[in-house]
Amino acid sequence: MAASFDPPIETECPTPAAAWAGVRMSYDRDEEIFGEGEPARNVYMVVSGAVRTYRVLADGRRQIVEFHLAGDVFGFDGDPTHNLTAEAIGEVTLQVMRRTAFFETDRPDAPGAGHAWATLLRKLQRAEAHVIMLGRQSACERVASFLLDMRGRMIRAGFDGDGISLPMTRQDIADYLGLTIETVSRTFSQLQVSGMIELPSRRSVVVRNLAAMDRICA
Amino acid sequence: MAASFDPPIETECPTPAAAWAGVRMSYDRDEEIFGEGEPARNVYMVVSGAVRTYRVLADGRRQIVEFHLAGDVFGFDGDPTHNLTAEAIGEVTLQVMRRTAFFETDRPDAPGAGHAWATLLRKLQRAEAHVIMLGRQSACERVASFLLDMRGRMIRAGFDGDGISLPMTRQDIADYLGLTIETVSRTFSQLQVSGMIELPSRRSVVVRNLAAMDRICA
DNA sequence: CGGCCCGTTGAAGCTAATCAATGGCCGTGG
DNA sequence: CCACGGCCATTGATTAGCTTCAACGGGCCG
Repeated sequence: MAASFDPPIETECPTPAAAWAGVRMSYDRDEEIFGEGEPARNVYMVVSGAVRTYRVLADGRRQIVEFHLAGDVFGFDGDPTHNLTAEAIGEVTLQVMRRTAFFETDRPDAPGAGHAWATLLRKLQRAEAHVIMLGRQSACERVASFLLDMRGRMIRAGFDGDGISLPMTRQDIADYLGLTIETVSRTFSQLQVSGMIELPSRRSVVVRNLAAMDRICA
Repeated sequence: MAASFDPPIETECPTPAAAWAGVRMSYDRDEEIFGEGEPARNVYMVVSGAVRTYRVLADGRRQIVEFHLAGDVFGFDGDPTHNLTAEAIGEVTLQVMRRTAFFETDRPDAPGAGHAWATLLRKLQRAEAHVIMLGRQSACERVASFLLDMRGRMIRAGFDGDGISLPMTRQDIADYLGLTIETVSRTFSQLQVSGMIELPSRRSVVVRNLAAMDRICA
């Protein structure tokens, strides 16, 4: 039964935070973590909760560049100042450290050497996948890809099953996928009607037909 | 006079290639440099010419992720295998080196320390800018942004003036901007009619009204 | 219980895609 | 040197998909 699914939005980071120096900080819903134009000295690791990084164009259009979930590292945009704004989605706890210190973790003699490189390369690959999605995929393909991506990230974080909990609003999803909130909503409905997903609540999705969803993603 | 503009497509790399180990290699027009799924052991620096990296979806849709011009480094997509295909646009000369060796250039004691980090961070920022463009900008805004980006890269490479030489076809531009070739062509025409650019030949563009172009980019 | 925010649904409009035909440049070969 | 063929680009007409505008619903919190 889908209803038995309990949203694990607040989860501890799977990466050992002990390996991180720096300070732990908490943010409230919609609180700004850093803003466009501010000096970019720190990097941040999500301990619990979720973060969005985005840019707003002059006329108000917003593009969310990435959602950062428990274990993710962010704050690399821009040098010497941030190109993006980062905001808490709901309550968030972060581990904050100097960028220089983060780069240091990559010295050959440092514990976890190569970790920083791998992190950056993964971010680059995610950004490239985002480009491909926004450049060439339809609304339906984008939504399906998004859901399967969220599912994969949840599973990698230790939650298995097809229940996906979405910390963000429909508007956030729309601004991530380059669509309007109405199109996202309609697409969710279509996927539900066609039996591929269930929508037990606003913030949760259950994948009913993974193979079909996979096929959509093209 | 616009006609006096000579296309400097073939240019020597501004970064001292001597700092690079590795082999020099040449490729013909449309020749594959690496393909999706191949082991990703090397990184490449463009000495002369231009390269496109792209992915093709199952049904043939192509998204170009990046154009690499003289001085640019590429080949970071995917680990352990490439997620993208890289192809020569026209005749290309590349300097090829092991990824591991490239990362080594970043050891504190190595000459040019910090160079590799800076390279990756710049690539990430470009990818994020691409995301914003594809997610939220109109066809006209995309084309204008593209032209000004190409202009900026040419200027940084040592060519000043408003004459831009485009090594790639309209189809390549379309696949980079997430548009069709017809839309790109129409938008070029509109910009020309409105007096913002001139199109002296297929592969060159002259910016006539930089301020107006800037304003379009939003 | 009431208000507010978020999400859903419907109808009309617009942008870019698709389908189709023509134009022009360039390389090749007579 | 000119003629031909092929490829790339442009332009026009129509269509499709997403956005915009508008109204309603439903859950949650005070």
